Amino acid sequence: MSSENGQAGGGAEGVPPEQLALIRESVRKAKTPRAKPRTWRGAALAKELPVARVLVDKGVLHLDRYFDYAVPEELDAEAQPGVRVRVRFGAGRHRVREGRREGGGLIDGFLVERLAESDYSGPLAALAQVVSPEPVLSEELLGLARAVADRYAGSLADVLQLAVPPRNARAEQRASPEPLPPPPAPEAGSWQRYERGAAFLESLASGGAPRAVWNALPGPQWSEELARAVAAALASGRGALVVLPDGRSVARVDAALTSLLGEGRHAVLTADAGPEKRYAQWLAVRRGSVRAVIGTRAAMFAPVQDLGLVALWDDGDDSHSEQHAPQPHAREVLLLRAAQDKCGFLLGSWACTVEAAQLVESGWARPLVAGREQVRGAAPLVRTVGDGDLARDEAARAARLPTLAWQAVRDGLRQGPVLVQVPRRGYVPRMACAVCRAPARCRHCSGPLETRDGGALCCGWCGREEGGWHCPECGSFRLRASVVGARRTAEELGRAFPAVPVRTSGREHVLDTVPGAPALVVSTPGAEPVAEGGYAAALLLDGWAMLGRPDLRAGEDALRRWIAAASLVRPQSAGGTVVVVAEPTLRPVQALVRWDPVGHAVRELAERAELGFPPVSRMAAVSGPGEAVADFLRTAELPPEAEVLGPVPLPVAAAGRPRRAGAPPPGEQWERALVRVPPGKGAALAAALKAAQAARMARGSGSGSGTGVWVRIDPADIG
DNA sequence: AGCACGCCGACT
DNA sequence: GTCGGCGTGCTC
Repeated sequence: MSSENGQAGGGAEGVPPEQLALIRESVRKAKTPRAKPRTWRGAALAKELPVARVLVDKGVLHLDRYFDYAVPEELDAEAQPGVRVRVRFGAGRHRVREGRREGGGLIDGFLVERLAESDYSGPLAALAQVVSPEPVLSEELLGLARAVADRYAGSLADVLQLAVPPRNARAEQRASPEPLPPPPAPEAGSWQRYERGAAFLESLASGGAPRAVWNALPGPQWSEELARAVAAALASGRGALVVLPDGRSVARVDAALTSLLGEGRHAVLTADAGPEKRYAQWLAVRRGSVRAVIGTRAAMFAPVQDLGLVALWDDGDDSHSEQHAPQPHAREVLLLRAAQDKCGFLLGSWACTVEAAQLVESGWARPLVAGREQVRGAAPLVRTVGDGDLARDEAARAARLPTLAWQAVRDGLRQGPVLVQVPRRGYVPRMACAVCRAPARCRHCSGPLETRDGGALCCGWCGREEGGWHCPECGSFRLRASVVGARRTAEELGRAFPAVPVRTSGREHVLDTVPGAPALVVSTPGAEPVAEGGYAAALLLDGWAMLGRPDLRAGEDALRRWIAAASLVRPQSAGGTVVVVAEPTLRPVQALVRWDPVGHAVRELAERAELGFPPVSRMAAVSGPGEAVADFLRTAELPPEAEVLGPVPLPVAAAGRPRRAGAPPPGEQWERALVRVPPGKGAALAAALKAAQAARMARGSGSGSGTGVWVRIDPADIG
């Protein structure tokens, strides 16, 4: 053993190891600028780079930094950057047993870097174990995770939990297949329908990094178009990654890729494969055996080597929001990836989010759109029935459905399947006066009134039951809930066309496809089956419910769901007709009629900019017990531009309902403040919130102790 | 979160 | 003198 590596280093010759801890204070005072790696007696250290910088795998914010450990000689070869390690961690008793210092428990971590010296002046503990020599955490993945953690005021360890799947020894032992040579560049195919479609593919195929927001034409070609974009990136010798909102869309792109490139060129990363298979797939990607990845949101971190393209389909779908801390959105993660890896970026949807419009407006991405004549050729005819029409239409009131809608369904059923889009079950709309449409509110707390399963009218905030409601505006005693009406309407439609089969698709039972024969297909938004040859008609019944939501995204969301359903309908030239039951003067309804989701998003963006709403400004939500929120806001050193809105009381959750992350426990009164910063100050806001949170945690106001707060960047359902 | 260190009052 | 209270701060 060399004295340099032994406990005798640093001028503490002859001091028994137990006493080193005692003199640590004086060592620190002496401010040894760069301590030689010292460890406790006995351990011979690696000759080269004897220090391992380790990220300790604890999602706690105040531990969100690296810790240095000594590398014992026997672990030297395996202790490479990126491997999983186990280390002793914690301010436990510094017992010395069998010549080794022990303290705290063994916890997992990642080896981030090997160094010649540590800048930590205390004695280093040794790595306890290298879990496996597989370098799972590449520099790129670490950089991405760091960027995501910073963006979302979260800890690196939390993000890595999302990015690196749990180890499976059997999968690790299996050899991954040999990589295939790049395929030839694909034909442009239906990309030719877009003004810059072919150019986009050519740029990818020749090694470029084009960035586009793609407004997809209605119809089924989108999955093949995505496959061609992947093929183009592969043709350049680089990799590609596509993130999709659900298993059905993954299956479609999977099929498109297989038919375009054959088997073996792409991996499918979804949650439903078992842990061993999933990890094996992930390893094959990391090892470079497979260069293209498709999958749902967990795939956004897939360790594709030498990325040429990241693509996302339908970013407005809320399943792109990760449910686990710090709840990153796939679009934002892929944006960070594209910036970091300098690769191509493709954000595609039939609809258009405000965020997508912003990417174009800022000049970061270019629009990839079809000309108006292409849109007219691909979209169905859209007609509206508003409340006014409904009131004037005597027959409609009796039949509970406007004449126009009946006609569309009847005519459609002569040509093929007809889609009826109804609101999700369990989705509770706001109740309103049936006469004057004034929202029905709780007389105690002004919360929204809802009907429970039993049919009783209750307040959604305070839970009080409302026995004798009458409208404070017009005195009417009649309430309206269009959701109930829509379901009943769908049932009545079925009875009205007894010769036609009725098929339903919803949360519990999602149909993938339906045949091209006449049928009524009743579906909730997002569960619409694809009809062979397209639907002859669609009836969109939940407009009132969707637009009535008190959410910033209500309009955008309603339009997106309508567009998604209407995109499954045949073009107008083939007789495709869509009837939407919603007020025709409303902006999203007009955008649907004109088939102009991009225009809608651009107008929304302008409005958000004017009002200081996200995504133009960045927002964060701070929620928790009122005292904790107030204390957090008092102590946080927010950037000077930050504006604090609230705090306001959050609705009290009724018992028995599933509790979302960041929501108060049932019966507890929480408050929520929103913090807003102007464009460009998002990073500063996140950093300030993270620092404040870390300081509070270190002081013992952890989330478990009841005084903790939840911090969420880009909160959903605001205002 | 744990857990040791440290600086104050009652004890053999 | 010294045992032990919990308030503070660290974990390589």
